[in-house]
Amino acid sequence: MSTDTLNLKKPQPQRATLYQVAEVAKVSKSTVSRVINDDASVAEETRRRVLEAIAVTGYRVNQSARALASRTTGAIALAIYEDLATYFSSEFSSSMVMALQDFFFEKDIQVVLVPAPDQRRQLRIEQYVQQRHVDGAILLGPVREDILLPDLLRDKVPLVIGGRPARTETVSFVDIDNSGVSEQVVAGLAKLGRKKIGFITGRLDNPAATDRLLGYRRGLSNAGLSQDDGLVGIGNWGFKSAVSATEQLLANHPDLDAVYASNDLMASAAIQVLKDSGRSTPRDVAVVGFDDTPLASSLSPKLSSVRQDPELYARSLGSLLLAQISNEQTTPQSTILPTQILWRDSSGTPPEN
Amino acid sequence: MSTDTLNLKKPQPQRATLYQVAEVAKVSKSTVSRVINDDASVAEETRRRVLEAIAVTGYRVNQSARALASRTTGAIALAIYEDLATYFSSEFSSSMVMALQDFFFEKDIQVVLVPAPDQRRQLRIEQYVQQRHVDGAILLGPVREDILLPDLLRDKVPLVIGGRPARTETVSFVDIDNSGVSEQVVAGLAKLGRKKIGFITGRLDNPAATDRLLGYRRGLSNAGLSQDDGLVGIGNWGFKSAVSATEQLLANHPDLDAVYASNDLMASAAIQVLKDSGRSTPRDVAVVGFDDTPLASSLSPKLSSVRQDPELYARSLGSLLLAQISNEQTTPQSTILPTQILWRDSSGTPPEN
DNA sequence: GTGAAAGCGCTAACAC
DNA sequence: GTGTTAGCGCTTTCAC
Repeated sequence: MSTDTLNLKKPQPQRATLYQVAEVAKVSKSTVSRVINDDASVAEETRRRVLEAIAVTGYRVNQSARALASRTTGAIALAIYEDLATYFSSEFSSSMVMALQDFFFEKDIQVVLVPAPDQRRQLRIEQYVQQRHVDGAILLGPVREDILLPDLLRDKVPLVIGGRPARTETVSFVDIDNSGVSEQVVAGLAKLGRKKIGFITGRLDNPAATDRLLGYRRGLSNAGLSQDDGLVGIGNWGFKSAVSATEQLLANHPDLDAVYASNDLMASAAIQVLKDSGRSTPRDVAVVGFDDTPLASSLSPKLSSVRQDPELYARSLGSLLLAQISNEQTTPQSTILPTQILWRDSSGTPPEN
Repeated sequence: MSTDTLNLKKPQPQRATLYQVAEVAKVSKSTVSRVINDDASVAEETRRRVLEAIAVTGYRVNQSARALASRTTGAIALAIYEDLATYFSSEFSSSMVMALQDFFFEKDIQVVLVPAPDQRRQLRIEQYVQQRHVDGAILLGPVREDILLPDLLRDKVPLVIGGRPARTETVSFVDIDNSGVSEQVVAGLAKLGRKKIGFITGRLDNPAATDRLLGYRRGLSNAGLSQDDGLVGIGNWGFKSAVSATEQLLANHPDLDAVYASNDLMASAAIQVLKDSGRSTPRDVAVVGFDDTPLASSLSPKLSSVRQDPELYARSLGSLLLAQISNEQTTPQSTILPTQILWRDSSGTPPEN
């Protein structure tokens, strides 16, 4: 086992330390420390002198020393278990990350992104977090729970997962009710008189994808509608995958009258294929997507979609992490966020509740 | 001035320290330190005992302590001066970041991304770097030099910029010869017999964009071709901007016979507009792009483009940073990388030579 | 309101 | 090969 990370020489140029500031200001180190930490109990005049000394010496806090003494780094990691280009191509994800930064920015906590596109790097992140470069971590994307989590959890590193983990009892997470809302989508379509409702999945290695599928199935059985595997097309979140999936659906069931796709992009592919096959949306086939990306409202017809709120998601993740970092919040907490179905033109007249 | 970042309680649970490992293994702290740092001079038997003790105690290096003692963090920052979704939507950029991670991965250095989409956060990054959370930083995207750089440079923080900075003498950077290659593109088009060569710029707040424009102009004058502002359309790297730019170009010069666009996406927009106006590419108007993204080879006709190598770019940035971190490499160094013009169908027969 | 003293957990000479 | 001894630059009681 090598934890060596230092084939570098001593890099740092000389910099003023707290002690030197103290000398210049003719106070003790403690006082300087109080000033830089905004401790109330410093006389105004003293504070002024210290501030001046800081300016003169060009002093900057040394984070390593502070972290060692205070046991806090003032930074948290956002581990992204996916290729970054892919991850940020999702509207929802990038808004969410943005909101996450805002959340921590206010609290004076630096957010660092650590990409973990493959297994090698996932292990590296594990080290990074365990070695306390950061006070905690938020795990996003298709988290490889088998590799990373056990070790991290054993070490009681503050951790929150975005999305439902496989074993929900061991770790804090934030998720939306994917299956519940999918059930409602199907119920809505049924209420609109649709009988043959197809479904296009996301990548099935992803709990969100399987949960949506589950909800779709429950929705069908609630509505007493026909349920067969020919109505389920396997997609992978991408446009092309949905093109094939829709073609397959149509081949299996030419009388299809609705398609619910696991994201907007795939829904747009479905509309495309339906149109190419001479079917009109929503007249012949209703279509519903997921995520309510800008794409949804720019399509024609406008796409009905399920909206999840990235800001809310971010705040939930952030609060859960902070709770773990500050309190001795030991038991895993989870939050299931509400979603909203936006019925637009692509599904015809909205089902009045 | 507040550098307070700690409104958190002591978060860390108790963890084994070096000292405790030493006790269990019945050796000194130094020996344990040698083992975890892969120092050669440890007897095999001793090493075994220590490793065992590490396993038993569940010991992990405390990065803060190590950093304080060794003056090295084993991490570097990638500061991205742009919205991440935008930044990663560029094929070149995301490959480059990927390559950068690989580069440092091999050297056991953790790369962290710190997004700096706006000025508030740019200042925060400055702190982050100055406080020595990391050993150095690579600045990517449209770096706001006025804000960040002076302070950072004063502190002698190891720093490299990706792209040409405004004042090249003060800081290390890596860039390609944007103007030179643009000159060659125009020379090539001229050799192919094109006389009225239009240009579509990128965002002009970006040195790469202005350099390409410069090269275009030089190319025209080298070839003795007509040069007027009506031949230059202002784009912003985006598809839509290039649509308008091309329309404008066509309005100014209906006899346009070539368009050189500052990236592939804008080149594709140009081809589109030309086609809509009844002009064929390359017969009526030759088109050349920049970056050689996958888009270039997937267009029809295949797009001629300027290729820059993301891996090479990454390695150059990495080496320059490492040199600054390890050596006392004080004088700013810069590297200008070669590029390659790929003549494809969109410009007609390649200019031999 | 301010200072003294004792670490935080590690690395790095330097002995032996 | 291994141990001893000093720190690294801060925060944090605890006195005063």
